[in-house]
Amino acid sequence: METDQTTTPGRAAAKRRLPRGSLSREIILAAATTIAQRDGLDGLTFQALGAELGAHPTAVYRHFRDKDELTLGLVDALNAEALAALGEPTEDWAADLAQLAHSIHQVFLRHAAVGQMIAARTARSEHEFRIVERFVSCMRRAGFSDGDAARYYRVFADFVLAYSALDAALAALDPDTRRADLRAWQIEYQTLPPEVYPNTAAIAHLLPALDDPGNFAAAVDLMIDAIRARAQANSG
Amino acid sequence: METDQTTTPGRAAAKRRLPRGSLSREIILAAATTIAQRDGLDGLTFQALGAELGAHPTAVYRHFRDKDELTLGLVDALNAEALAALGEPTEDWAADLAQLAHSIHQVFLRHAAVGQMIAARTARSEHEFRIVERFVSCMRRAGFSDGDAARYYRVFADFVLAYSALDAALAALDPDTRRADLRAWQIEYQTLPPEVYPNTAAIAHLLPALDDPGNFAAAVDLMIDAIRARAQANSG
DNA sequence: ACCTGAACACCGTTCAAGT
DNA sequence: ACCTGAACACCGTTCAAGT
Repeated sequence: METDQTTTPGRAAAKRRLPRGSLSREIILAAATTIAQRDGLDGLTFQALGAELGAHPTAVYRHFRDKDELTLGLVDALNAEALAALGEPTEDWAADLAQLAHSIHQVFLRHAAVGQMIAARTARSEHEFRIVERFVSCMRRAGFSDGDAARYYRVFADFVLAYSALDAALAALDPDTRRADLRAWQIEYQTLPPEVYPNTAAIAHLLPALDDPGNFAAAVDLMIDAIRARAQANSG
Repeated sequence: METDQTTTPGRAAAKRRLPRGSLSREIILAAATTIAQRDGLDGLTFQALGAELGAHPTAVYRHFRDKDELTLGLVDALNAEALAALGEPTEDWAADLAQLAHSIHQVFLRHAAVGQMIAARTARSEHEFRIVERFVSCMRRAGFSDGDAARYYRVFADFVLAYSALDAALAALDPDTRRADLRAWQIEYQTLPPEVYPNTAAIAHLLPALDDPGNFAAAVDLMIDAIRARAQANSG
């Protein structure tokens, strides 16, 4: 993490010139990840990046064409981490599917600020292809025709991505706002007038929290159950 | 749409003073929707809003505390439109669930720029409550316990929201970039080396397009099938 | 009370200048 | 070739001034 800034550790941000090759895409992406994690997506500016790197803000432009390209790099890094977190495939395609889903979901929550914006930016990176290959492998092992495997891969993968991005967006709120938000939300549901909202009022005290990790788990179970049922119907 | 600017129709943007009560939350939200639809979310600035309204950019601050509050207003308006688009409930809870899902999805696609950011901003508006009531009603009619109804409501509703936001994000790209993006994406998948990606390569020619409306429809069918199976297991 | 004018801090981006 | 300095257009927001 630390570069060799052994000079005057006290007055850290003293004006100095960076050695020639001290910046690279990898180093910049690592700094960007740190900032996004710490200050959220809004905190990720060229100024902050410069400060974090001990470089001039515009030095980044030598390595990324613009902010959008930097963003794509962050998304790709997230894909890489998700891929690295995957376990080995087993002989149980359904269990593998669940494991894929939960690995991706966890990485999204770990890098919530980046995760929340992946919806818009499908990355087309090497790492994404490898993850797709794993999904498709599960669907073919389930016994689907190629056409069905293609369709169910897309549906399941996009479902995992979309739901993970949603959870990431909530997790990316700073702790105080998030706590206040969840609290206000819960109170409003508890006090809904039963005459107007009979069904909601009846079950309001049983509503799982928005950030209950059981929600995603339940959604994955439902999806896999339905896919398994289709696979059995096909082979039967 | 047009206000009564009957003076000098040729030199439209001439400097003039707005009458006292010409601005309101409704009028501003309508203008904001128009701009977001036409120029995307990036185009929605206070300057653009001022131009669209024929008012000073900062006049909006009299009606909305800041841009975030304006955003929440847009999300609420989207909820209102989704609610208005809902058909009447029938005696078939599963069909009602599907109808809810597709109504919401369609409104998200129609207002793609707003829809793509709903993930982060759960609105807690009157209109949202009414939509929730419809979802919960379906789950209770399915015969679930209150606890199960609460869980499945949350999972299904969040799934619909998340997937709709994902589709909206794609739809919100300007047509040229979107076309180029989809094309590049398809080509890359068609030319994946089969030695490295055997499963993906085998089904690549059958992959449904990212913006194929059949994807969401298939996802909804899977979800409802699984929920119906659970309901039957409970009652049997 | 509602809208305008002027000003401020900040941000992404460009481009010429340093080494 | 890589980093710095200065500058530009634009954006959200504040606040005093008009009517």
